[in-house]
Amino acid sequence: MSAIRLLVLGAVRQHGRAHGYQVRNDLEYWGAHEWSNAKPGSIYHALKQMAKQGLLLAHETAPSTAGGPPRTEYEITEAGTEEYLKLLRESLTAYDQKRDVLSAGLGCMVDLGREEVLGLLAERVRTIGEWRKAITEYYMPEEGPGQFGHIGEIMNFWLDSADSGARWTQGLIERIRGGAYTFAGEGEPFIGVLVEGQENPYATGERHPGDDR
Amino acid sequence: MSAIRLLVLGAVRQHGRAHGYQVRNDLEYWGAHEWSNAKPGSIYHALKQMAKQGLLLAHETAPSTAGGPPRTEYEITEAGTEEYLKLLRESLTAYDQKRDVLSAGLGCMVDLGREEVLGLLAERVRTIGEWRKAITEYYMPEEGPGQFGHIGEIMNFWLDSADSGARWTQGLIERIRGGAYTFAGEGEPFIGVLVEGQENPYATGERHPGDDR
DNA sequence: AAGCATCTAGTCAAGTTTGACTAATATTCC
DNA sequence: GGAATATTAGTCAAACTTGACTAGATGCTT
Repeated sequence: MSAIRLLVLGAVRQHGRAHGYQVRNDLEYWGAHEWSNAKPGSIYHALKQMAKQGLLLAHETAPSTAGGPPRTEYEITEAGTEEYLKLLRESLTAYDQKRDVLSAGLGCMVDLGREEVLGLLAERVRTIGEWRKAITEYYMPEEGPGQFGHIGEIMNFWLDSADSGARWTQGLIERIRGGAYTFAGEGEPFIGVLVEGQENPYATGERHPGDDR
Repeated sequence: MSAIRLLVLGAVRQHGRAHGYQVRNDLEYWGAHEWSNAKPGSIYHALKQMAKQGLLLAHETAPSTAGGPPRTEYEITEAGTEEYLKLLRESLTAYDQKRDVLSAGLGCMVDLGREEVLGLLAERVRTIGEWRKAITEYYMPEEGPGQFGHIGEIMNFWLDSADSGARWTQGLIERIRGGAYTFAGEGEPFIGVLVEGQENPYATGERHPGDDR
């Protein structure tokens, strides 16, 4: 799974109706250009593709007041909402170690209920544990790990990553169980997108170390 | 940078001359189908593309003795070797957190000298530290991290990943400094590819948890 | 007031990745 | 000995990603 669809669906959904540039700005606000492949081309492509697939509804609109080409506004459909929730649940549970997907899931998790998120994260920890067990058994035959030479460091690295990932998830579970954040059905939600006219505190022109992907 | 070019160049280089299927098998031997996008399509594509760019030399050969279509053998060129070493050095130093790239670098690191690898890994740790500092300063303005709500967990997650990555790298540095593994110029190298006729202990048809990417 | 940059909104070609498919020989199993 | 399966070697279309580019309106500056 790639993170872009989840991100785009999440952004459109929070707005109710949004055009590409708005989505692009939201993702920048979330820092997604730093930890995912949320570049303009990918975003517009995802919007068009998902519109073609019936997950979004496209409305052509008049050229905006502020220059630039005419824009297309998108609304999420029922099928899109279903897909969104499916991707979101997957992103929080998946044992496979794609950081951009988990990050996207974290950004959207409050669209689910607190208890459900706790369940999904617990499932994540469990699945990572299983993966770990399978890998160590499979790649640690009787000869011992030494037979791999330096190649063994690759496995070593992945196991270490899995362990840190599980530890971190456990920490998040405790923060959420302790009452952090506002989830679906718990009243006034946190505003995670830029409302009309609000300027993006992170959209600067300055480069800083860490901007390279 | 994607890991596939580094992996393919590394495999061809170790063989001296190799056809696509051989490369494919090496990468499976390294487990690359589990932690990178080393699928047949990507491998053959990379071979063709790099041949087009002069990094590899393609030789058409007669159909193999063992069925299947005629195969193309590849040799690495001087430009290819340069590119390989450049990619390899980058993969070990890059602060950006792409695990498949680092994994590929680990698999190939012994093509460099021990001291150089130690230097590159130290540089990696340093760069991660800088990235961390820049990010915390940039995304932690006077209002404190609370203003981000749950979105802050994304940053939290990336910082945690960076820290674990740095710690692990430090561990690897110590193992290497302690004499582990055989690097370039240290005598008989570890054989990291499958020699003709050797069967691949990891090429099974069985699925096991962890095989999904 | 001319010139330069920036913001708005998006397109496009080239390159990459994916997953399914082809097609021949070899081996295994009943 | 015939059918099913595996192995060898690779192709291909569709989808996705990337980075550069377009083009009008506005703002900033010297």
